[in-house]
Amino acid sequence: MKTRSHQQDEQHLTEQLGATGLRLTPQRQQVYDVLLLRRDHPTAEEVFIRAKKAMPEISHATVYNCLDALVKSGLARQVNVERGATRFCPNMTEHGHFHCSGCGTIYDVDLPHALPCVVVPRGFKPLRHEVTIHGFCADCAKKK
Amino acid sequence: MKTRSHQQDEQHLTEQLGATGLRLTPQRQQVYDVLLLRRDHPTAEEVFIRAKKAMPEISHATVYNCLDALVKSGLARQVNVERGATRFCPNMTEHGHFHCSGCGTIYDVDLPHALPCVVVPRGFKPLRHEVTIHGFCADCAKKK
DNA sequence: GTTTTTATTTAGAATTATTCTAAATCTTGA
DNA sequence: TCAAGATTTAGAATAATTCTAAATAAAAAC
Repeated sequence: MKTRSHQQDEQHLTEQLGATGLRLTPQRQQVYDVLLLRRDHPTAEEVFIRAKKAMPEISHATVYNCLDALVKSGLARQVNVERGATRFCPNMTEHGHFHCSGCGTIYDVDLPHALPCVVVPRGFKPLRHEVTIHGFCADCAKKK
Repeated sequence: MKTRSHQQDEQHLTEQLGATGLRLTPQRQQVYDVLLLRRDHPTAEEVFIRAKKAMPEISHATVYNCLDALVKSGLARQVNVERGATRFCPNMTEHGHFHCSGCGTIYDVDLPHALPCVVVPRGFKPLRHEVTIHGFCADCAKKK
C-alpha cells in the first residue's frame, strides 16, 4: 500500500479537482478526510455528522456539494447508480445497465462473459449481482 | 424471445411470489404489468402514476410494497444498490461492492479479471463501471 | 360454512434524503 | 483595489421513502 505525505495528498486533491475545473477548499479537504478515515461507505448524512465534529460550521448543502465534487473529479465513488429515486427493471436475464451521465437514461447492455471469478470473503453467500457502466450515450456524446 | 400466455404468466407470478411466501394480488399483477409494458427503468413514483391509470385506487405504499415483493421474489431488479440514502467510497482502485441483504453493510471485494468485454451500443462512451454483489455476509448467513 | 388468523391495501402522516435559494464570503485575475 | 466568478451558509422547499392504524381480503381452522 502506497502512502502519501500530507503535502502530496493535498497536491493530489488539488490536481484531481483542478482537472475538473474545481478548487480545493478546506471543506472539500475535510469531507475527503472523513471518507478516508473510516472506509465504511457512509451516507451523505453520516459524512455531514462526522465532518461537523472537525468543522462545526459546515452545512448540509456543502457536504453534498463536496461529495459531488469528489465524485466528479474521480476522488470518490457513489455506490448507488444515481442519487434520488430508485429505478426498477423486470429483465431478469443476465445483463448490465448503462447509465448516461448526460441525460440520466438507463439502457440495458449485454454482458457476454462478465464476472467469471469474483472472490467473496469466506462464509459470504452471494446471490446475485448488478453491473453498471457509467458514461455518455450516443446522443449526449455527440452534443459535447 | 419466449412469450407466455396470460395464464402461464399468472402462474409464473404466483409461483415466484409463492416461493418467497407472498401472494399474487391484483395490485402486484398490475405493478408487474407496468414494468413489463414499458421497459424504461421507471422510478417508484412513475410506476405509481402508470398503475393508477388502470387501477385508480391503488396507493403509494402499495406500489412500494409490490415493488419490494417483486424484487424479493426475483421478478424484478432494483437498479440501485439499495433504496434510501446514497453511499460513498474513496477507494478508486478496481474493486466491487458486496451488499449484505441481512445487515445492509457494504464490503469492498476484489474483482480479479472482471468485465473483460462489455459491449456497449455504437457511439456510447463508457467511462467507469460499478459492480455490486448482493447476498449475505458471513455473520448474517450463519444466523439464518 | 362460519370464525379466526394472517396478509394486504388504503389514506395520509411522518420521516428521511436531496435540492434549491438568496445572501455572505472567498479567490482569482485584471 | 475591483470585478467576476466560485463556494459556503442557513434554512426553506421538494422529493423519496417509510410508517401507522383502520379496513379489506384471503387462507386456515374449526
